[in-house]
Amino acid sequence: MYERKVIPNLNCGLDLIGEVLYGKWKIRLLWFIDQGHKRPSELQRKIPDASRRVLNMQLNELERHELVTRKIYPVVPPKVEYSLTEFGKTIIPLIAALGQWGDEHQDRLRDAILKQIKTSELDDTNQDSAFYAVGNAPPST
Amino acid sequence: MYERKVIPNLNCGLDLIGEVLYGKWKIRLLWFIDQGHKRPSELQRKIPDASRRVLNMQLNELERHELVTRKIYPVVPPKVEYSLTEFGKTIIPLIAALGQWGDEHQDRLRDAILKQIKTSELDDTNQDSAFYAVGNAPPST
DNA sequence: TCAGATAGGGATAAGTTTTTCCCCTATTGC
DNA sequence: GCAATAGGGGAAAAACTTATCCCTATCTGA
Repeated sequence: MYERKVIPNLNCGLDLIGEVLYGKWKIRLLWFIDQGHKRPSELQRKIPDASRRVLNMQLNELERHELVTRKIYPVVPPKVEYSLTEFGKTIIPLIAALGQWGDEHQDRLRDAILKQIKTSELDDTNQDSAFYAVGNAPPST
Repeated sequence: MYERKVIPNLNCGLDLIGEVLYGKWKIRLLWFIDQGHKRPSELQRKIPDASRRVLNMQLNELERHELVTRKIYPVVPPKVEYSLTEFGKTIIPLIAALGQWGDEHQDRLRDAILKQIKTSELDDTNQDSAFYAVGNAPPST
């Protein structure tokens, strides 16, 4: 397994929530589990762009962070169900709010994101580098 | 500059907000800019763990995503000020809510995160792998 | 007998982000 | 002439995340 070489800061609330939500698919996992899609195979069908492997890894992390629990049924073929913990449930309204903000501004966001992806430094028409071109008032340091 | 090889999904609001907030320091940048720390050097002092380079890169992205604007004063030494756009301001309440959630649960979160970092598979006392050990009831597929 | 469903992990490769180091601008002060 | 200041970017390395491939195991159904 990969071992971190840089220990994260855990000073403020933003650091902390950043740690537990960081990961390409975690928010979606929480969301779908909350919607009642509990079994790993269901989640994998819901999030087909993610590899099976990574979903497992991120589910493990969510479990270690106590946002979800994993229940193993001793049957065969195996059956496993994830559920949100009470703690995990408290984060759902935040995710909902994020999703809603994104939905409300989706046209604008999509535009800006696509524009940014495409024009990764193709254009030269802006003269950012005219710092010293005009005046010479002292900076208000 | 690095060029993406995998184009991101932009289907739902969560995808979109994920794109614009993804980046180790972006949320903090937005937060501090909102608090009135506008100049790059101020921001760098506020976020000493980030390299200067990365803050610039992420500020650029925030600008391209229209969450902040950059005002250049043609003086010397250079003076630059970032401000939130009206659009950028609408995301602040969300960030505040995230930070608050993190603060409210900080002890629990810190515990869980540190535990997870330290016990990256050191312990062998759990028997996860007893899938087929017990019964044989059919799975409720 | 062999594919498929179910759940998961190890090893390695590929992709992406962040850090580090060094360079540039132009002026002021020593 | 040299350092400090303020803002910024290129190149390469390091750190980190995600994808790919292949393996475990048992039972069902074709």
